Amino acid sequence: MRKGELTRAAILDVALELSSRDGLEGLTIGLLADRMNMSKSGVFAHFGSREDLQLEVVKLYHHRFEQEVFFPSVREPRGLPRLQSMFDRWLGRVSVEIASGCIYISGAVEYDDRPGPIREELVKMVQAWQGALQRAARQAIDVGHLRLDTDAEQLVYEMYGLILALHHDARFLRMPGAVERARRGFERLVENYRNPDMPKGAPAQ
Amino acid sequence: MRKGELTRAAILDVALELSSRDGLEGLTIGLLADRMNMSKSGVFAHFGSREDLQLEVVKLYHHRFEQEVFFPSVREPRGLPRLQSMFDRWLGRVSVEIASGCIYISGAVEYDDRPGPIREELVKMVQAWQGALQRAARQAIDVGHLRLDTDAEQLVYEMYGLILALHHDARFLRMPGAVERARRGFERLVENYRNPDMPKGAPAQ
DNA sequence: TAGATAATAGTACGAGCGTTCGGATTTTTT
DNA sequence: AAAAAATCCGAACGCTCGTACTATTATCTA
Repeated sequence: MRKGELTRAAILDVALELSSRDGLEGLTIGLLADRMNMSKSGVFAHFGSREDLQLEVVKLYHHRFEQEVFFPSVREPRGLPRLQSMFDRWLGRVSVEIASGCIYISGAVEYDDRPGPIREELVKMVQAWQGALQRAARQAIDVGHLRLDTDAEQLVYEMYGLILALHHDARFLRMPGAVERARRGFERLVENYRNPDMPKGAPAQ
Repeated sequence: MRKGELTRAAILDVALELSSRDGLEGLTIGLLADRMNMSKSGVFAHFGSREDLQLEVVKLYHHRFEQEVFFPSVREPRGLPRLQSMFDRWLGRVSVEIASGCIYISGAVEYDDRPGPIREELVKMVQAWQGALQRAARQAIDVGHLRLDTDAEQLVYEMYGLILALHHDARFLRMPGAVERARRGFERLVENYRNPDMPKGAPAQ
């Protein structure tokens, strides 16, 4: 009961790679078996069904996203620094995913009208991430980095738009300089909502 | 040579509807034939291949987009009014497409890594739309509605992000109030780039 | 090391896909 | 109304998909 879990993890790793490129619906057991130098049934045996496999891929992606983006950011001090760290790391990850594809974004399009457990899982995870962003934004308001009348949900909405536009322009249109556009958009966003009379303490970073 | 073109148009109409919901790759001739109460081969005979059918769907969508969004806007006076009209009509269309799906957006994800004529056609059309937006933005700068140091491409980038976020939050997450978020985001955008000392003439509505 | 158990391969099935082809049927033309 | 042409259907092909079942091999346990 040891080697099985090992190959299972290896399969999931390749499955995540394939799903990133071709989408979760484009993930096929046959292709996965080829990449693994295994038989279809050999791959299949590790998961009860294709849907289970896809679910595991989604969960694996979420786990890595947390590890790379969320957890390091919550170690930053509350307020603007943390919010900026979240955006920076998020942007850093997506700019890498320009080459490989982002499952949150492609999944949102693939499953926007396809009910089932995969959609539910994806929605849950995206909502969790948006919730984390909103919490960070509200803290930035509470500690006085952002203006008191700042609409946290609106702020997160526009942050999400900047990332989606990055994915669109860079990955689909293959436009250079999209990363810089997203960064400048966020700067302007922060400048807009920034508290003009910052209270005690250092001026956010 | 008349009835053929009629049913062909009817098929394309349903094909566009199906592609909006399930994506261009989700469009299947069998399902299309069912909806048409026709045989598969009967439907197929109107197009040389499935790819041709998909291409025609893309072109039809583009045509309607031009008709509903672009052409009415260019009748507005140059500058901010025209740019605002473009965004308003665009937003109006997408808020309708929350129920049906938008081929530009889903196509961008489906074909971001799938080469071929369909991708090329999609890219061409999205670039045309972004180009039109940029021209309108530059005119708004030239006539003095927007600040001289405004980056037109950056402005269009952020406009696109607002629409993408709308599609994401409303269609995927089924969030209410996303339309209003997009509208407010655009208002903030305009307020940001607006020329503080507007020249001669009315203050751009 | 022997036995039990887990892991993989092989084969086959049924369904759905795009596509082909020949014939029936309808529409248009003469 | 007859001839020509366009339109559509039905059946079949080859392919790929997910999945089930059986057998073989590798791995772990006692």
